[in-house]
Amino acid sequence: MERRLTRQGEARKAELLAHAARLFAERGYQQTRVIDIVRSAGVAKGLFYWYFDNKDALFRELIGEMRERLRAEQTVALVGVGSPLGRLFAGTLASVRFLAAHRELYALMQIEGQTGDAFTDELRETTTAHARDTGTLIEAGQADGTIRADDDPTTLAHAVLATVIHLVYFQRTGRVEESVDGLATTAARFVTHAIAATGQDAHAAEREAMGAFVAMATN
Amino acid sequence: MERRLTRQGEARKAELLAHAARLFAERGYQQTRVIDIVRSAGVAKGLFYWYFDNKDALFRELIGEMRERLRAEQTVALVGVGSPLGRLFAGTLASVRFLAAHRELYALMQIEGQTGDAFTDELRETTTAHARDTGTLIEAGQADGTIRADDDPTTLAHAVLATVIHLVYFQRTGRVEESVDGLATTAARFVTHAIAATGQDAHAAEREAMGAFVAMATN
DNA sequence: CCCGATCTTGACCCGCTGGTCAGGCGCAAG
DNA sequence: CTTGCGCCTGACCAGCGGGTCAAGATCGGG
Repeated sequence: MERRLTRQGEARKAELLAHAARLFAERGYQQTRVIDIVRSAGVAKGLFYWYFDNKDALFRELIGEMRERLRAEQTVALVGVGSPLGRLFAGTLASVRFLAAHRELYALMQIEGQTGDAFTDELRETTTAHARDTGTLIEAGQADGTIRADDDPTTLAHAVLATVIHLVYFQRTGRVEESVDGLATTAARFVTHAIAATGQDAHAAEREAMGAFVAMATN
Repeated sequence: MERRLTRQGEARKAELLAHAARLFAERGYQQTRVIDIVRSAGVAKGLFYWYFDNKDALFRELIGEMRERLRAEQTVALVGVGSPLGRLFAGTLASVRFLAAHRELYALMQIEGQTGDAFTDELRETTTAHARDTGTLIEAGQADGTIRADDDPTTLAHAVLATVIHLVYFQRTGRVEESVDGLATTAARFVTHAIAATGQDAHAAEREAMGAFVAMATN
């Protein structure tokens, strides 16, 4: 592709991406027609193909955008938190908040696995990386005795991810009424207690993470 | 519809349902063409419409079948387990085993929410009922002090469901390698520790549920 | 053996949707 | 003023896929 775009062009392209993200979130990728996107943006159909090779290409751009944003957010959330369990608590808090705040983008991830399409792997990469990070965190916690060592760290890591992802999904689809902050706290407590060696360890992690969060907010 | 079917007819219909379930599980509902189903069964396209009004009707039949099987399995799993936390452990064990054993049917549930279609509500009903049951179980546990009372029972119930559902999804898509039994145990421990008031309560629940399971198996 | 009900076939129809294209408009540089 | 490039339009095309149908094949009971 590689097309030279003026400022107006960039704006129009971003506009199309935004409308597409919203529609995909509302009714899914397959159910959203190109004509829906352009009508929503108030332009003619042909213009879509001025900015994107095809429907798939636009989808890939959205995935990339999402991945970047998520990564950026994650790294910020962990400053000032040292212990594995504390980092897990803080990371979960941040993940829930992020996913809830960017439902349009998040809904795209949910599609993964449904389609046997080419970009399934591309979509899963975000989740895979997240699982890997959480796994090493859990191993560290098992080493220093703050995390139960009677279960496989990789499986536990996926259990943590599963809780976060699907719980936000429940909230997005209106099954859980709670506020985002409440949901984030409950989720963080849930996963921390789930893998902590003792209740005391879990509570200590919560105090540490909350302290760092307040410190950062007031900073 | 209501068509009189001979034994041969019943068999052919079941055959089509089975092929459809497998294909839906592999590539999703939207991605599966009627022609794929009939080709997979080795019959002509027109025959599909002898047994089903249309593609949607077949889908609804599959949902109903799944719901019945799941309900039956669930009720069996809880005999001989008294305490709320123990019932939660046993129920989680049974759910993971069931979902893993019936991946074809389970994959259909995953579609819920993606489609803005008519049967979204129909699909969600299974999950909703499950969440309600788990919620009352958690309330009972909070009342007798074996479950943490610092979080909303409804939200906790959804967190439990989220873990189970998405963890099996991870296994189905090859992200978790563990055996079904190992996965079930890990999942049950995970959710029990997540909501138990103390580690001791969680361990007691595991012993109770495992004891009942062994008793039933040797029975 | 005959007849009707059940079952089976594959060519056909038609609407939908991703993608194309020939052309038009406007603006900025020369 | 004109030339060219970026931007924009909407009619059109082609293939796909759900659903139909008229014509058999098969089979069991009378």
